Amino acid sequence: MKNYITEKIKEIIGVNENQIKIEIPPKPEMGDYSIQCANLRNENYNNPIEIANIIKEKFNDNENNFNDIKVMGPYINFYLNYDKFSSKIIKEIESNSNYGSLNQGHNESLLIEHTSINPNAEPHIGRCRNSLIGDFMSNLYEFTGYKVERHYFINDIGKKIALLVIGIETFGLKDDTFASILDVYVKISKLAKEDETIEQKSFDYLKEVEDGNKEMVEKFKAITDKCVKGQLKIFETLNIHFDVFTHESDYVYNNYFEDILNRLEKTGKLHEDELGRLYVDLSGYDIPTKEPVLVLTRSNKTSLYPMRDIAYTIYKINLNPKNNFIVLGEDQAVYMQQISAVLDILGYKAPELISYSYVLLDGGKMSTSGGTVVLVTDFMKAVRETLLKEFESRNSEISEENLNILINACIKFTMLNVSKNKIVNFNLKNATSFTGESGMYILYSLVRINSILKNTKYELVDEIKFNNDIENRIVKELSFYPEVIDELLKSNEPSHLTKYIFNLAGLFSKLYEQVSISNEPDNLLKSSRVRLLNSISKVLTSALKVLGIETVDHL
RNA sequence: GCGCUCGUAGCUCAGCUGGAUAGAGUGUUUGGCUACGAACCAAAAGGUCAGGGGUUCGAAUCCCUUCGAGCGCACCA
Repeated sequence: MKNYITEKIKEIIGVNENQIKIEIPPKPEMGDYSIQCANLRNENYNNPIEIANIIKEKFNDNENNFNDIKVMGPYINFYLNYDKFSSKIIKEIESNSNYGSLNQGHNESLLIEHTSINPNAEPHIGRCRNSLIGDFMSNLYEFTGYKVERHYFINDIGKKIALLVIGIETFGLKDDTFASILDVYVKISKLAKEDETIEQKSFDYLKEVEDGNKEMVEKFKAITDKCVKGQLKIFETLNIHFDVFTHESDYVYNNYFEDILNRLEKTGKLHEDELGRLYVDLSGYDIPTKEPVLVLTRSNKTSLYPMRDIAYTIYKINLNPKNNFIVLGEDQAVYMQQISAVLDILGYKAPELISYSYVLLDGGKMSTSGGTVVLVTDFMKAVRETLLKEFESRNSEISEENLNILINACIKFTMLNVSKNKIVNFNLKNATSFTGESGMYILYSLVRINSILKNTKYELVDEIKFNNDIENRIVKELSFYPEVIDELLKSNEPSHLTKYIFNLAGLFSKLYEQVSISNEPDNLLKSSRVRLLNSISKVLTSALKVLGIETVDHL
């Protein structure tokens, strides 16, 4: 419809295409599409009101798409012919099993890395934001025709893992559970603060790993894998999965580092400082650090994280040089600039960074050491309790399977409903609430829709006819879906989708109050409304899937 | 100190490539179930869009500045 309007106005006024900005008016009585004509001024036409009148006069609606075209001050407003439009949109949704996707990906492959939590840490709601955004993006790109590969990087040779190995040697390990491992880590970190020799020992262990001591490497890998297993179990409950796992330790062999260092050496940018550390000179790149350098090794020439990360990132770029994403917290933004600069020196284009802001807890900072974190498992437990209490007060029951779906819906909707670069002010009471703008509201709407569809007897007719304004508003909202999805590919902003979903579900609730469906005597209206509900259900389900939220048939 | 991000209703947030009277949810007050599922809907009240200045026919949106918050700035990852 926008193309239709654009083409005609181009002819009438003689402006170029990007000057024509078609908006959706703020009020229904202002029509369905509008243009502020001050934006159409050119050498021939200067008065917006005059332009609006000329358009109204000369607009040849040969396809009969509009019922009316009105001039309101400097605005020209178009009023859709809904008899035609509704039929077109609903039939499009019914016939297109992938409605919303314009196959933007053309079956190209896409690589995304997200989550990659340190093995010594249990996922908390801050880290969880990374996973939810990453999973949302993965689903989004899959939906729009990309072949998506979800990558997870396992940091198995850092100082923290070294500490963990020492911890287990010192205190032993009660059992293989994630909790026991974390317990050991907490104890050894505490001890390391009092006893300096422990840190030195951790460096020695790392040196052994990088020198290829097989026994030591196995120790590191074994404990790391146990941790990662515990973490993945938690992500499984969130229905988040990965395709490819890569160990950091894979890069200390096969001369990966030597090769990279040699190549950097040749560019003249690699230097050694007075302590024996190797660093890259990044002067010339606009990076807001005190010194324009990135240190790659310790004095004993063992690798620092950037070194290993560069090796890993090059591996990822070789797998997919074109569509390559990484999701990281805002605290990593400058670091990522440094990595990108080094990659640029080596002739690579860095992955596209998707960055997000922190999660604060009731206005305070979350910190692992301070003990003021909300773990994902505890969050899920709290939501579960709230839901169960609610079911109990209604004397109704819920299956374990459906309960898990509801828990995920609440959590994901809450977390994805805030813009990426805005801080999430996390409050357990708000986050576990499921009235209003929540995942529960959406799933409940779907359940009501399904219930009506199941209980309505009607005879399907090809024609579609509505007699209520809310029905037109819904059709229009449904028609936006492909545009909303397309915009997401540019913004990667999950909150845009949650708002769309909530809005559409809200329109259904209003429809529900205003019209009757299963008791509608006019079969044409009834058939049309059933098809409208079907379309809503289809779009809601599709959009929820992109957010990583499953649906339930009944509650 | 420097850099990036943010500041919109009591609370949680949309709106930001400039456009019509700044919108939701929640909370408060009120109304609606013998009713296609009330976990819902309707209505009221609630705003110097952090403060100040500028650009523009037009600014929550762009620019400058002050204040406040978060993050980052060399052997952690």
